[in-house]
Parts: sequence; structure tokens; C-alpha cells
Amino acid sequence: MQPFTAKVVEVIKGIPAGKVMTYGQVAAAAGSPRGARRVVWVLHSLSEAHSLPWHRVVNAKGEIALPGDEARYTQRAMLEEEGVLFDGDYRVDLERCRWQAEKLEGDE
DNA sequence: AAGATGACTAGGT
DNA sequence: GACCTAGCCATCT
Repeated sequence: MQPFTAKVVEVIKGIPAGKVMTYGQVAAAAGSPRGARRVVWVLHSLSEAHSLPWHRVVNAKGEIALPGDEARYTQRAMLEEEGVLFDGDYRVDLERCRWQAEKLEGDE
């Protein structure tokens, strides 16, 4: 596993309930400011086994990024359950619910 | 090695 | 706000 992947996991684990982060933020916190798409890839490879709060990661507009209606509905339900405020049907209130993680530069 | 792909983003129309 | 384009970067064909 690459260090970047490990950092992404750490960052996402650090998002408290009721808060969300964007792909760009997660990538930056993991040390790759332009690596939003790498985060996507990491999530694809992790989505199965880990009990990671992946649902707290949304795109830059605050929208749920999952494809398909069912998955999006489920994610929104989980977020609302945690107290995340929604701006629209599938858009969270980023101003209120964005979480600023600490940057993890050094090795862990 | 070259092109396509993805749960992305920023900037322009 | 909706839509398009050009960057982005690891992985897969």
C-alpha cells in the first residue's frame, strides 16, 4: 500500500460525524493537492473491506458523488443521520459542515 | 508505450 | 445555475 493511500485512510477516519470533506481537501491533507482523482481511486479499492466513513467525502460542490440513485439516497440518509445539513436534495451545506483536517506531511 | 477511465476541479461561456 | 474544456494522476487495456 502506498503512503498516499494510508494517509487518505487516516484523513477520512479523522472526519467526525456530522462533518464532510471534499476530494480535493482529502487529497491535499494527504499531501497531494492536485490528487483528487487519486482519492477516488483509493476509495474504489477500499469501499469493500474497511469500516471507513467514506460517505463523509463529497465533491467540491458539496454534492454526493456516487453514481446511481440508490447509493446516493443511502449516503444522504447516513449523513443526515449524523446531523449533516443539506442545502438541496443531494448537496450538503459545505459552509457549515466542511471539516478541515490537519495536514499529514511526515510519515506515520 | 499510447489511449481510455474515474465517486474530481477550476475556469470560461 | 447549467454546460463545456482543459488539467489532473494512478491504474487498466
